Amino acid sequence: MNICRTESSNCETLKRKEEVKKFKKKIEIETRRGPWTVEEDMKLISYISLHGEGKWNFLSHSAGLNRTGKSCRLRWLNYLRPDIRRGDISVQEQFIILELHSRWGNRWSKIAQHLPGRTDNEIKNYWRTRVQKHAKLLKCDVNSKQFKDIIKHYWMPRLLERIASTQNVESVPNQYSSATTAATSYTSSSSESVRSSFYGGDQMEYGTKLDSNGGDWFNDGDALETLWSFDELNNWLLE
DNA sequence: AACAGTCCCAACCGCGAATGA
DNA sequence: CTCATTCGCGGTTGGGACTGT
Repeated sequence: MNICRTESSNCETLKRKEEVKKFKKKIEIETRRGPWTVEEDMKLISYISLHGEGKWNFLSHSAGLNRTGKSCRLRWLNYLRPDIRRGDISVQEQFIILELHSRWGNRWSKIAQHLPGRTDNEIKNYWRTRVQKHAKLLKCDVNSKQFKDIIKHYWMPRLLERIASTQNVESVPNQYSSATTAATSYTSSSSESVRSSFYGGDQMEYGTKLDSNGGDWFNDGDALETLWSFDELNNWLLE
């Protein structure tokens, strides 16, 4: 008897959930989707500058935007926020992404927290378009041990060398200068010790080092494609 | 110039977690 | 404790930009 009652109650709940889902879908269909217009952007920016972020569904309605709260949040966080950094992912940023990804995997938002001005979406896109492309060219799985070894023992040292060679040490903020030292000795030392000297130890928060005052230091373009030739890398793999 | 293929990124989707009533 | 709502995350996709033929 009780079981019957419970079953029918569960059934009711499921039905209701389905109805709510359908209703939400209907609302979402009625709201605008696709690329944002300048007008919508302006509405969102001016509303947030007056009232702040959060309560996205309410915000969307109050700002007169016919969008889901979700869509507003995404647009703001990934595109309109004033502290967003634009342009290529720098060598330094590439290094950090590779390093942090090796630790945490696809925890994009966590990785993004250590790259000020970069969004999780941007980092995710970088990984999918650049890093996975390289894995594909090398005919190995991006999650395979082989590819992880390539990153750790080949790619990252190259990035550090690159950092050192393109760096005018005088122009580097003090807190970063250890990267240059690290780079010169990376190939002959363990990756762990290099990591320590680059970051100042495991406990160091990357964000504290990579503040927006880095200036041009970040903007030396996408060096990834020029780091190695695939013949070279294949030889290394065969060794 | 025209077309096809590829790259890249903004935006969407589904799901689980967090929060509030 | 339960349920509804909102938020945030990671995965995926559509389509414009770019490149090669």
